[in-house]
Amino acid sequence: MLPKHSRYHTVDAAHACPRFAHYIDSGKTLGPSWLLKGKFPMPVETFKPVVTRFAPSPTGYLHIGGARTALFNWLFARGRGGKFLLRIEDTDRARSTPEATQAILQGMAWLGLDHDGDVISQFDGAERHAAVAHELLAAGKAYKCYSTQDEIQAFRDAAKAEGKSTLFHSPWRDVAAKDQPDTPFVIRIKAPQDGTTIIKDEVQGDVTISNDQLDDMVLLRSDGTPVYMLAVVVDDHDMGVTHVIRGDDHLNNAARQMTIYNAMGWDVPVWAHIPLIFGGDGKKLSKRHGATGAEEYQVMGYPASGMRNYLTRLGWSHGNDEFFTDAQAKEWFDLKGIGKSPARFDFKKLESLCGQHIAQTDDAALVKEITAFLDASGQPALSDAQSNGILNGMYCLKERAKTFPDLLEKAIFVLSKRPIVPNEKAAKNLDSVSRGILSELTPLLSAVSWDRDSLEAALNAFCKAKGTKFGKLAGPLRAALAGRAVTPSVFDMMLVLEQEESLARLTQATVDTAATKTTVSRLTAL
RNA sequence: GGCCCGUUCGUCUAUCGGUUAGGACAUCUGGUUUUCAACCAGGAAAGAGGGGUUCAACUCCCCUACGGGCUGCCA
Repeated sequence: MLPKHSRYHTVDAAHACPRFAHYIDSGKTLGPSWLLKGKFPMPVETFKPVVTRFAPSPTGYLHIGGARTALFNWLFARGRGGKFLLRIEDTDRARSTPEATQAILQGMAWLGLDHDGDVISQFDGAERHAAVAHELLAAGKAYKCYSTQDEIQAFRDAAKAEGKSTLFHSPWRDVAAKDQPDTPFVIRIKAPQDGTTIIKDEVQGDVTISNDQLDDMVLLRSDGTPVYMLAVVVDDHDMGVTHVIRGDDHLNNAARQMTIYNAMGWDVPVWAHIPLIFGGDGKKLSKRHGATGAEEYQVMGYPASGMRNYLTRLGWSHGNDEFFTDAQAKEWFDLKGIGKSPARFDFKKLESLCGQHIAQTDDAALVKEITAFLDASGQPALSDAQSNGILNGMYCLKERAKTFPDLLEKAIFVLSKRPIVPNEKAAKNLDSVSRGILSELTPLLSAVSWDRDSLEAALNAFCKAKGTKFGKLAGPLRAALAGRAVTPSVFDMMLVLEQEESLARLTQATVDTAATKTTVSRLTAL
């Protein structure tokens, strides 16, 4: 039995448009790693590199669903030594904007989805697309249709009224050239009228469409411009795309597109139509579910690695593996593991995964990511001192944060300078009794050797002498050191802050009446 | 209307005819603890409904319900 990868068709340089020539690999053969290890007695030469693409239309930001589609294509290509191409489907001139293209590029850059070669503008290929339409026309596989849009609309209305199929059947399909009028026309393909078309889909299985469901779709508009359905096929072919991984809203379109592939005698790519992402209520993900744009997640401070992990796992599985690295994702990702039903977006799980990724990311890399996050979300940058401080304290910060804002909140103790102004909750821990206790503790700490064991010993001894539990002391210490009630461990804070700064903060908390005054006034106001 | 696709715990999913239907997130309980978190232990929680096929069905087939998609000179 042959592994199914043997179906990967070859990149035919002869058919390729010059504009994509640089994509064509010169006979270099690659295969999945398991294959190269000789698990199967197949000659490696029969395998050609995988080529995938992401083809968004630039009509808005990068939708999170689109980002996942891009991710799947990226993972599939990268895991197999293949290429991942990016093509902007901008044939709809009215709706396409350069800003949207920028937003898409930016989103992909954030997610780390690097593509091979230049960004292709589909519109730039209009001449080539039109040439294919005329080739089909010359070959008698397409025809000029002179029906006006009004006529077509009337046809559809009538069909609908009779409860019949609204598929338009042009009266011009078989009209001889001499009988054709001198009026505007579109070029339509001659779709097969009987039999069936089978879409061999790696996700959906074999989907059989009766050919009488296929209409003679328009290839070239009356103004001579190509239509999307033609442009995708020509571009995918010219770019040597071997695997088309896209949303399942295109599943039916695949049958239509196959008529073009067949008419041109081109190899049909491997199809993989993936289910769309839904919101928590099971409806199509939209604005009312919260963020739908990739960059919104960046601004909210989710790490890209966690985002990739979550999006990969959403609708795809590899046994019971939930948390994985990029390297593992590339190695494990396959089309067979993609589910057939739409998945709902779950922020809780996203956060959980992001927390795990933050925890296992290298400290210095995290500081870089945080810097980028601050920039992307329009917040002031970290000073050198802050950046160093956060790096020093990272070991006790990254274990407990799910997002960057979360981490930054926990890092307040190291980001702030004296005087430490406690927030409301922390202020409650700095009443006069607590300040009295702190003022007794501070001199003791100035004599202690500044390491974890000595600190723990000193504080425990102090509590014992005072007859209180450590818990009672922790609140005031947090308030004094960080001005917060929620912080990392007090020992970690003291170690990161070092002795001098720690003692200064404790001293300030015991003597600073300004802070106390605001506290008192707040409390009495309640 | 026609055609196509989907339906396992609240959510993401495992299962590829024989399992006490497993894991993760969330949730609940207990433990530990220095608050939150983290961590440990445990609990509750699922095959849309109905027919078949089979010794045996979550798994294969059909019907229904519900959800989604396509049906453009949009992509």
